[in-house]
Amino acid sequence: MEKTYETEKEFLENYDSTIYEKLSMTVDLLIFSVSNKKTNNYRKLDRKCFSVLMVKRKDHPFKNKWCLPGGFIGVKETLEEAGERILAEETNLHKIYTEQLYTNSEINRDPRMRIVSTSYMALVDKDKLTDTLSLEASWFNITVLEDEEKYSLTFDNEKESFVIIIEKILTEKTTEKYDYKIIKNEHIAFDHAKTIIIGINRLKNKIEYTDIVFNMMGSYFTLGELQQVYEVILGKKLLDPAFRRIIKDKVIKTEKVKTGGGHRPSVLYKYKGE
Amino acid sequence: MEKTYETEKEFLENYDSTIYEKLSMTVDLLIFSVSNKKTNNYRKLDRKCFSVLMVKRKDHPFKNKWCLPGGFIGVKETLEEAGERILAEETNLHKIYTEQLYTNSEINRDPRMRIVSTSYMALVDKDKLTDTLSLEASWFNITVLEDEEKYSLTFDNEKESFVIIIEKILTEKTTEKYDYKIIKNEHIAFDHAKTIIIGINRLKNKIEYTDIVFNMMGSYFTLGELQQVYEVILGKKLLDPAFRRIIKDKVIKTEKVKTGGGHRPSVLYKYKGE
DNA sequence: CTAATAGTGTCTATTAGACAGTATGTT
DNA sequence: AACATACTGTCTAATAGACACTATTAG
Repeated sequence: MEKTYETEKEFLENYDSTIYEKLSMTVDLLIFSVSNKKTNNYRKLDRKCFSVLMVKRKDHPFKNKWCLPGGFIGVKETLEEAGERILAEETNLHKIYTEQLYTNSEINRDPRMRIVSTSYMALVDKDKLTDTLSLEASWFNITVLEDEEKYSLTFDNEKESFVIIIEKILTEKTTEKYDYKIIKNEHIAFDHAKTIIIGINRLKNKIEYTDIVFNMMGSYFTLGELQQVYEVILGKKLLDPAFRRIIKDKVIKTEKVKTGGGHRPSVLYKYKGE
Repeated sequence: MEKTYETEKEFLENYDSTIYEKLSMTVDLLIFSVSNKKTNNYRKLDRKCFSVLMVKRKDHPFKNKWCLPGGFIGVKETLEEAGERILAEETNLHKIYTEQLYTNSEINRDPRMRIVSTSYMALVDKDKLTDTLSLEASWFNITVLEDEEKYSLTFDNEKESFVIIIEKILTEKTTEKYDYKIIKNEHIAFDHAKTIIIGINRLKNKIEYTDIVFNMMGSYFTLGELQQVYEVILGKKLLDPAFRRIIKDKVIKTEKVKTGGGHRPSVLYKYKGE
C-alpha cells in the first residue's frame, strides 16, 4: 500500500516509479501514396495505383520480410515526435498529413519482448520525394479484393508480388466493427498486415466525407486523375457527372491544361484549401 | 550495434531487451451513458441527459480531483484486457461496447513519471448497473456548448457542478482535425478533459452512420426517448417525421406501450439487431 | 377541457444515379 | 478517320426538410 502524503510535492519526491512493470513502445508508419502505372497504348491514360511504403528487415526477427517503417520511441519523445523523426529518416518529408491509427498491444506481437506499438497513417505525394529511397525500402502497389468474409490484398513492386488473405470477424454488431485474422501471409512481418487493412479502411471511410485525398495529389491535377484516385481507394467506379458535381466546390479550375494523350486535353485543377 | 545471428532462434536467445528505455502504460475508460432528469410537471416527460462516469482521486497527484477510471496494464495483459478488468472493478458490467479512442503520450502528462495512456470509450445502459457505485465514483451529466473557437462543457452530478472550457485549434485543414487546449479546468485531473472531448466527438460522428446509440438504451424504449438521446448527443433538435423515417428500419415495434404521462401513450420498440 | 406528447400525411427542396450526347486532342 | 478521354445536359429516383394535422392520455 502506498503511504499517503500531505502535499503533492512531498508525494512526488517520495514516489517510487519502479512499482509497476514497464514496457517498450514503438511507432509504425503506414505511408500511403498513389503512383502511375504506365500503359502501352499511346491513347490510354496512365492508371492510378494505391501504394504503401515498406522496408525489408535486415535483422531478426522476421529477417528478410517486409514491414512498415518504424522504431522505438525515446523517453523524451512523444509518439507524434517519434513518428516525425522516423518519417524524416525514411523519406525527405516533413509536415505532411499524419493521423494516429491504432495501438496494438498483443502480448507476443514481437518475439523479442513485450512491445506495444502505435501506428500512424501518413499520406504523401510521391512526386515530392526528392531523395531516393534507401535500398531496403520500396513502394508496393496494393490491390484490394473484398467479399463478405475476407480481404485479399495483392502487393507488387515490379520485382516481386505476393498475396495476403485476411479474414473478417464481426466483433460488434451496432457499428459493424471487425477483427482481422491473417489467414495467409508469408511476406509481411509482425502484425503489420493488420495495420495495413485498418489504415485502408480508415482512408476509405474518410475519403467520403473529408478532403483527405488531396494530401496524395500533386499541386495540379485533372479531374480524371482525381476521380481515378477515388475509384482505386473506394474500389468501385464512379459516374463522371456525379463525381464532378461533388468535387467542384473543393477545387479551382486553372488556365493550364494537360495535353499529350491521343484525345481531348484535360483542364488542370488545384485544391481550393491551399 | 547489434551482433547478427544466423537463425531467429539464436537471435532471440541472445537478445538484450534492456537496450531501449522502457515506460509504463495505463488505460483510461471513458464510460458514457444516458440518464433521466426528472421534471416537476406531471405531464412532462423526463429529460434525457448524456453522462460520463468519473472517480474522485484519493491520492496525489491531482488529489480530490475527478478523473476517468483507469489503471496500469500488467505485463501479461493487453490494453483491451486491462480495460475489461478496470471496467469490472468500477461497474458490474462485462462484454459491453468498447472502442479504442486515442493514445496520449505527452512527456509530462503525469507528474510522477513517463506514462503513456490509451483511452477506450465504453457505452452502457445505466439501468443494467445493479451494484451501487463505489463512494468515489459518480455520474456527471454533461452539457456541451460549441462555437467556432471553443467548447464549454458543464458537468453536474446533483451535488456539484463545474464548467471547463476547451479551445479548438485547427491543425489540419483537409480533414478539419483539431487539437484541444484546456483554457479553464479546475476539477478534472490529468489530460482527461481532452479525452472526454475526443470521445464526445467520436460518438457524435458515429451516431450518424451506425447503430452505436443502442448500446446506451434499455431493451425497450419509445421513439421519443430514442430521439431525445440523439438530440442530446448531437446537440440539436430533430424533426419527428424525419427521425422516424430513418430509425424505423433499425427498430421493431412491440405490443407494449408506456403509459402514465398526461398524454397519449407511446409504443415501446426494441432494437432490431438484438 | 387542457396541456403535453405521439404519430402521420404530404408538399417541396435537395441530392444522387443513369444515360446519352457533344467536344477535341494525337496518330 | 478513329479512338480515347473530357465534359455537359437532363431526366428520374431517392432522400431530407418543413409544416400541418389528427390521436390520446391524466388530471
